[in-house]
Amino acid sequence: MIRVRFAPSPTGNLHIGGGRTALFNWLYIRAKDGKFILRIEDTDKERSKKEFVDEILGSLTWLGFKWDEIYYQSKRFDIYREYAQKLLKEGKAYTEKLPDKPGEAIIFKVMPQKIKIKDLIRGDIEFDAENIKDQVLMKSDGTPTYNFACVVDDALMNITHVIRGDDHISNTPKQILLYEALGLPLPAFAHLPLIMGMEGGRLSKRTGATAISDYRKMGYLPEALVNYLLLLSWAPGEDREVIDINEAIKLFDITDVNKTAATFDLKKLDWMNNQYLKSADSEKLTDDIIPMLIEAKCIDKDNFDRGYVLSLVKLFQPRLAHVNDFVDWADFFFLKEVKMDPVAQAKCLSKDFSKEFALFVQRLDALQDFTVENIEKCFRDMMAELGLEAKVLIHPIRVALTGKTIGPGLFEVIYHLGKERSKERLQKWIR
RNA sequence: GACCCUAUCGUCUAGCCUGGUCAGGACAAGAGCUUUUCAAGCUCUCGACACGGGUUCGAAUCCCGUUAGGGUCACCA
Repeated sequence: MIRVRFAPSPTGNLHIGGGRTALFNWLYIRAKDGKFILRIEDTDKERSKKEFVDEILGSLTWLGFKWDEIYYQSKRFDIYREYAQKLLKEGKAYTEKLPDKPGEAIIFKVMPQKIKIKDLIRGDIEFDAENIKDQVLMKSDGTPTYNFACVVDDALMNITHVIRGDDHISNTPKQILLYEALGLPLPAFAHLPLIMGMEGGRLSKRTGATAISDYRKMGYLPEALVNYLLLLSWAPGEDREVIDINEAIKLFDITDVNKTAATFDLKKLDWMNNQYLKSADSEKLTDDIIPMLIEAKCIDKDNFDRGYVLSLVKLFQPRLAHVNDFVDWADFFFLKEVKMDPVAQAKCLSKDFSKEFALFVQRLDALQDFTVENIEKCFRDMMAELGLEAKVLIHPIRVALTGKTIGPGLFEVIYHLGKERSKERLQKWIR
């Protein structure tokens, strides 16, 4: 039975790098029917916060990574203490009392030797123990150090594959020494390359949003984020980019992961998000969008027409880059007063179109069967009679109706806006 | 500084293991088509094997070095 673990520390949000590590762990066991263990590394009482635990669990759930078991290191201090005592008794560790510390620390003796990591992604990596200092196992306050708790837990939780970030490579020889001293079986290791920011160095807050939950707020679909993350350091082959997660599960193998650090590119994520948005389930998308509309005061929480929202979601779906773009682009369908973009007004409504608008209002009013096709025909017939090109009036009408120069096709807009509201909005510009 | 990792278009990558296809695709950028604006779509353009040595008839591919980037060196995780 293959068992992997994702072991975040609740001292901050789940960030992009952590999300990708979780993804690769989760992906790895899916096809092999293994177990995904979540271990909250909350040994640092000062910095660990319950709110971060909730945030991390929420983000993992949102991404779709279900865990089979969950453990908290803060509840396992007795276990670590027991194993440290064992090493002490066997003479593999010693105690040390520092004048400025409360109690005695237990420290592991590092003996001179060569240590070899067999990494599934990088191959063999060799270290000389000469470069490794004696390691603190238990701090003088009675809490375990990271490397020690990690080894004890990975062994006791029967973790078969430790898949984690590159930044842990130099911890690995220290941990291998501990496995050997404890007489515990070694797991397989796979070190994932790090994700870098656009300006070089680790992805950090300076280079953009880092928390998975931020991307949720920014209107990215979890499927799109996961697909994008998947393409960082791994490729499904055959030049494929958009790939269903279930297919990725079949194709993925940890040994195929690249060794090179990848740069996080928001532009490509946007493209990916649009790919998913275009084919997303409109009903689900509507459910996501309704709270946003309520918050933007576009609709009333207790009194709105879901069917109407749904029809508009379908209209805007192909052009959305982010879920919440909808609120910005479709607000005129909900607000009583059009939010006029001054630039759009100057560009398209600086001339007086009173005569043309009045005529169009008249024609719309007379239109019997108010369908998109009929609206278009009505408009084009009128323009033909006036001897004008369609675009001469299309843009001014659009701006008068929507306050924007961008949006779906004008006749769709008029149709969804309805006859009365369209007439009203045009009339405002008739002097 | 010491130790470790890495090196293909601006970015993500295919190709590398098992040397021999104009080094392929995607994002971005630029141009065009379509058109009713924006987005999408379609077509085209731009654009890379870090450098230097080997090995070989032949190197992106194998070996060595240099350089560059990154990571780690806590009683943080």
